[in-house]
Amino acid sequence: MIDPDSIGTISRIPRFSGVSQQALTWLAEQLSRRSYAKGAMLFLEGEDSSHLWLVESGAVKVFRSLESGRELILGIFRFGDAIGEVAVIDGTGYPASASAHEDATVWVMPRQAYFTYLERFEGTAIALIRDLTLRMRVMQRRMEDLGGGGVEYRIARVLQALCAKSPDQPGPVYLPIPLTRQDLADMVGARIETVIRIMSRWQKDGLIGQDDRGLCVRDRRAMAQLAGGS
Amino acid sequence: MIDPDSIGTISRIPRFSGVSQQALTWLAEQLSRRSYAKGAMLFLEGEDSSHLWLVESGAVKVFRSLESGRELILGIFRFGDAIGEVAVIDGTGYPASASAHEDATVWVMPRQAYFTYLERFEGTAIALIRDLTLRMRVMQRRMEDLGGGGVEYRIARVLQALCAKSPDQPGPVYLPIPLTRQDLADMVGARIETVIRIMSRWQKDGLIGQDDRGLCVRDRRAMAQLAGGS
DNA sequence: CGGCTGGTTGATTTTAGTCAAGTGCAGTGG
DNA sequence: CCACTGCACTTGACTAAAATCAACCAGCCG
Repeated sequence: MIDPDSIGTISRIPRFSGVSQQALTWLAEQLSRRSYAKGAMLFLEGEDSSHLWLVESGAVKVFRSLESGRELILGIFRFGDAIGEVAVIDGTGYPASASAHEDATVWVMPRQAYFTYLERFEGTAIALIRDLTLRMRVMQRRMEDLGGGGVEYRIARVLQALCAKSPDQPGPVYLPIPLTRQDLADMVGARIETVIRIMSRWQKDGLIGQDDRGLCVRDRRAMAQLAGGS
Repeated sequence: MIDPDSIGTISRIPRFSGVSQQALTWLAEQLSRRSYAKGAMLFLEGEDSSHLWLVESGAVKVFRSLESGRELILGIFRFGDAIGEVAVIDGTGYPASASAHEDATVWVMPRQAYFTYLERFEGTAIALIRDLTLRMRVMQRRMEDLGGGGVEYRIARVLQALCAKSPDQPGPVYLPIPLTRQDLADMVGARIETVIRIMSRWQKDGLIGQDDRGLCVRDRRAMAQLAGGS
């Protein structure tokens, strides 16, 4: 039943990096691994929040279909990120849907096992609180982006945020996630044509670039300018 | 030093309603009460997050001045709401500023006392987790509002949310908080003139009304229509 | 009486959405 | 191999929405 390598893999998930060997062994029995092909749904909004999801590889998109007809991407999650935590904790259904943005493998943890985990092992509740507060900061930032100004400003902020993890190196910074124009549009609450027009201009001006390695920001200073002072 | 009535007042704050008499007594020693006149600042973004704030009466506006020049209201908090929790927990400075939206009295709790409180008394960490998840849901909703569509849709959503607590009664529903047009504009990320034009039209169409008791929604069905299906 | 705040209106410009058409490419099945 | 499909991307013309700029009004308060 238990993949003999499970413990090793699980211990590499940041969320569980600090826990005891005993907790890891217990976790390995509770978690199961699943793989999803690009585009496959992990869960739908409103569905009963039966599981906590932890991304091991690939990328998972969490989004919400709005009454206005649009789709708003709430976040794209990668290695180590937890999904569905809020829903699992408060027991109401998932507040959004999730699908595999690229081929992805995830660990799933049943709701009850998660509660047991929080109760039984020391320090896990604190880790959860820290994680939640961190995510609230991220959400606040995104609220600011969405409410902040024009579409140009909002796209610049998103690209800025995606590049933020990379060290301040010279040369182009490639985005860690493949994003289509439609994805960007869904992230900033705009139409695809608007996004294309803005990005075409940026490309012409040498601000960004695109090749087989993906999308990149060529002029971080100018991008920061757009995201900051307009 | 301790207001003899403190314990009684504190026990009425929902956040502390379930705690033991012992914890209440301890809290009464840690908390101090402050009053702020309308417009006065409680704290500034970036300031060291030294205290947790609990609103007892009045209203406190939490907002952020964006690089784009706008001011985005992140929330307006009333009786029982906690402010600054995220900042206190993760120890980085306040991520936003707060001022008294109306004359307000608040309880302040030093950072260290808050940690002691979480450690010493049973169940408080769980209560915190529940509160955080609840607030993440609220934030997600606001993100959807901001990214969702036009200004009309966004204003409708805000009014809708403010009326949501009131029971589904016939007749006008007055907003629980006095809001100027500018406040609304800062909540939805729009200009004051745009807000005025939309609301003037609504007023003409009998959707909303305004009198000495404040702003009210007269036709909740139509408002829900705007917030839902456009 | 000023000065201040909040609300309001109109004219104009800018921005973004909408509609329609079309390109380039990768994969698929005949 | 080639037609065919689907997908991401692109462009142009046009319309609608919102921002901007500039006044102006009413009430309130010292």
